[in-house]
Order: sequence, then C-alpha cells, then structure tokens
Amino acid sequence: MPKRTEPPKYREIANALRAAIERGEYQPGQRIPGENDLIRDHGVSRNTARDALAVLRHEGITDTRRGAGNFVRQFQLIPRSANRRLSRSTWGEGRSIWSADMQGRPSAEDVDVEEIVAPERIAGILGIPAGGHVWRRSRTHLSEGRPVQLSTSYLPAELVVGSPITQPDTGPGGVYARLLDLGHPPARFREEVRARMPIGDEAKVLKLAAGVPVVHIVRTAFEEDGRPLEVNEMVLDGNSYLLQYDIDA
Amino acid sequence: MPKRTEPPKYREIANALRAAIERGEYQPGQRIPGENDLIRDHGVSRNTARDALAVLRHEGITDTRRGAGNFVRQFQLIPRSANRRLSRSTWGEGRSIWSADMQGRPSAEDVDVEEIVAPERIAGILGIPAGGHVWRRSRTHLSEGRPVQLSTSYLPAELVVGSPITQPDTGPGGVYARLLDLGHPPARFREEVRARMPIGDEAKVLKLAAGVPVVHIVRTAFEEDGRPLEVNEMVLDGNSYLLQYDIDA
DNA sequence: GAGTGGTCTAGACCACTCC
DNA sequence: GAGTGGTCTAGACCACTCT
Repeated sequence: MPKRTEPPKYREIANALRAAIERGEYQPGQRIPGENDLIRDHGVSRNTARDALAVLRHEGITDTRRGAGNFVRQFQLIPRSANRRLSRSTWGEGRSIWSADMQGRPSAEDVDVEEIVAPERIAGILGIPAGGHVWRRSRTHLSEGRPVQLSTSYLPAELVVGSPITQPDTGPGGVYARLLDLGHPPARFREEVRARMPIGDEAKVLKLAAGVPVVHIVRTAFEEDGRPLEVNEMVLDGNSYLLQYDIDA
Repeated sequence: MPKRTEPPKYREIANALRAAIERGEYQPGQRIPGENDLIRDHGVSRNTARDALAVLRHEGITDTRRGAGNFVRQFQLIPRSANRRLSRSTWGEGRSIWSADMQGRPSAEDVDVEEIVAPERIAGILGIPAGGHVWRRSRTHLSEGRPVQLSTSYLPAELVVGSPITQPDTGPGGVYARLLDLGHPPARFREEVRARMPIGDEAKVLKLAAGVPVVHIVRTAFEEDGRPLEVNEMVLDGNSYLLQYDIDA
C-alpha cells in the first residue's frame, strides 16, 4: 500500500486538516473531523487517523477532549511589556509589576517565602559565596482564574533580612519598592529568554495542553553600581504571552 | 490488562527513562534503550514502547534517528543580545547585526529580495495604506552550517526605492546602516516575542527535531519621530537561542 | 545482513461526554 | 446508549544506519 515518494498518509491527512483550519473552514473552538470521520473519509486504520490528529495536537493547533472530539484551539494573548512593568514609575508608585500587565486584575496563589542556601546557579549570578543564604519567594500567578505563570525570586539574605521582603505580603509596589526603601533601588534589569517544552509537572501545574511550549525567563535586577540584587526565574505559558521589549539604538 | 489507577504503561516507561536520564545514567549524546529493549524488558507491545519513546521525543529530551536509536539530546545555546545587536555602534560601523551574535561567523542563505503589495498585517504596523508596496527581504541564517533562523524584513517601497536595500547585498552594516544613509536612522526598536510549536514546513526548514518549539519575533524599527521604518519577522530554533534584553528601570 | 525506527492494518477493552 | 478519544496487542512491510 505504501507509495513512499509522497508524505505518509497521516501527514497528508494532517496537512489537509491544517489547511482547512487556516482557510477558516473550522473556526476557533469548533470541532474538526474525529477519528471515525477520518477512517471513513480516507479509508485508513484507526491508528493512522489518530496519528494525523496527533500531529495537529502537537503543533498546538488543536485541543483534544476525550469523549468529545478535537477542537481548534483559541488564543488570547496577554501582552507583557518588560519596559513598562519594570520602569521605576510602575513599582515606585506602589503598583505591582504584575498589575502593569493585567490591567488591575492582579492575583497570586501559593505565595511561599523561605530562607534557603543559595542554589549554585543562583549564587553564581548574585555573586554570593557557596553556602550563602538567600530568600526565595515562589508564587503562581493567575489570569482569570487560570494559572499562567510560575515565578521564583531569589534575594541575598544579608540584603533583605528583617524587611517585608521576607514576608508573604511585601506591601505596595512589591519587592522592588522595598529594595528602594532599603536604599538599593534597582537601576537596570536583564531578562534572558528561552523557549522549551514543559518538563516534569509544569504542564500539569500550568494546565498546558499538549503542544504548548513554555517561555523560561531569568531576570536579574542590578543596582546602579552593577551589583546584582535579585534573580527571578519565571515559567510562562508560551501560548498565552506576548513579550514586548523596547530597545534604543 | 489495564489497571487504571496508575499512569498508563507507556507513561510509566517514559517516566522511568526520564528519571534515568536526569540521574545521569544516560549522558547527552548517548543512546537510550530502543523499542526492542522496552518490548523485552517491560513485556509490552511495540506500539506501547513507541508511545513511551514518543513522550520523551515530544518533551525535547531525546532525539530519534531512524536505524540508529533514541539519543539524549545535547544543547548549546546561542546568546542573542538584542541591545547589543541593535545598538547604533553595531550597525553604524559596518558590522551586520547578525555578526554581533555569531562572533564573526556571519552567513545567510537563500536571500530573496522582492517588491510586493504589503500584507495587511505589515501594512498596519508600517502605517501604509491598503495596496501600498513594500520591499520584502527573506533570508535563512546559518550557524555552523545549520539553519537556525528564518527572517523576513519589510520596508516601505517609497522609503527605500533605488537604494541598496532593494539589492540582495546591502553592503556593510546592513539595512539599518543604509537607512542611516537615506537620512532615516532607526532610533528605537520594539521586539514582540512569542513561543509556539513549528507549523507547516518550519520544522523541516529549520531541521527541528520533534518537541522543539520556535521563538517568533516581530521587530519594528522606529525613527526618532516614531515613524515605523521596518518590520522584521523572525522564526528561531527555540532550543538554540538565549534571548537577552537589557531594560532600564 | 542485522538491527533500528517509520508507517500501517485490524482488532480489543476502557473512560469519558453528550457532538 | 451511542459516540468519542485513550490505551494496548499482534501482526506486517519499508527505509535507514551500522548503535
């Protein structure tokens, strides 16, 4: 049966479905033909039909719901302007940098604050000797009740000891406003961005469908003199965020 | 045979393999047990063994080579500093912004330059009336012979007509240096970054293994007065790039 | 040539939703 | 209950690498 000059059957079926979706024949949220439809219409076995649908699922184009079918996925992007959220006028005035994105719908869950020995990677960035302590602040950010971001922030213990930064609620303006109170206002930030597939339980925690990558951001806050103040590791739902950066020539 | 309180067999096998890789039992580049090994060791059918290996492949943890086996993937990141590459001192001095990343190993392939009617999306960003013309410059960037980035740049036709920008070779410093020559030096850039799975032939063109997301960047160059000069759409191998952005508070 | 993964078929039972 | 996708088995032939 195979005629191996063309793409395999399951790819041809996937291509046809993808083209139909791109033509608008199936709108976001709508159901596309299921396994049984493909078996009948293309005369293939069930596994081949399943393979075709898996291609679209792994491309992040469709969502598969057991007992229901395969549906065209719908996106709504959350814009995230790094420059606006990190400008002093945002956190200096008592707004959280998170609220800068969410238009006043800030929400965090499972805030967890703890003093720990600095992980090697973090110690290296912060310039802390091996075995030095940091405060770790972990949180899950929600958008419309949905978890969309995991965030873990590390600050040198000797810098923040006794400050509200060691409490779950840091008060208006968040960590950066408190660093200002402590006489160490952040002057510059660096964000390092990677895309990868979710690992371990990230897909479950962020409720990511198959075929959705995550964006992994490591942000370092620097004082005017170049001293690193904070490292923040974030894992975002890669399909939900549009990261915006402004750069001067 | 199914005992559906635990994870399915293929997931348990995948979890065991992943754990072994994380423990270092299989080093990057090394081969992990193949289909026949899993069939024998776990007493499952071939499809189930394949399903297990597919999980790791789609997580981007392994690479599958036909006729050879499944291998732990190895990464080497290409740092890409947006601020450095876009600073006037880079392109103003005749270096390509691409070379800013590659430490003097610039290379592009399949440069394609053409005047076209502006796609609606591009016209909107550039502030061009419907039906207006742009020059489109498409290229494939290589790193060590491997394609790692697709780039398509759009410039208003009335701005660049007659300039080297309409030629495949723009000369030293590239498009931005030529815009400077034309009296329209870029003053600011905005990059919008998304992560997604490759679609259509992107995986094939970039030679991406399964489970590798792409980073999709839309960069707009603005003149001092805020006029948009250029839109550049880029698709990068998400596993190979580390995007770096510097932000002032 | 032996061994590997790629594609494909034809069946089975199960878990879930309600098209 | 009918229909959906999830898991699983047991075969087959093909394309590719050389583990």
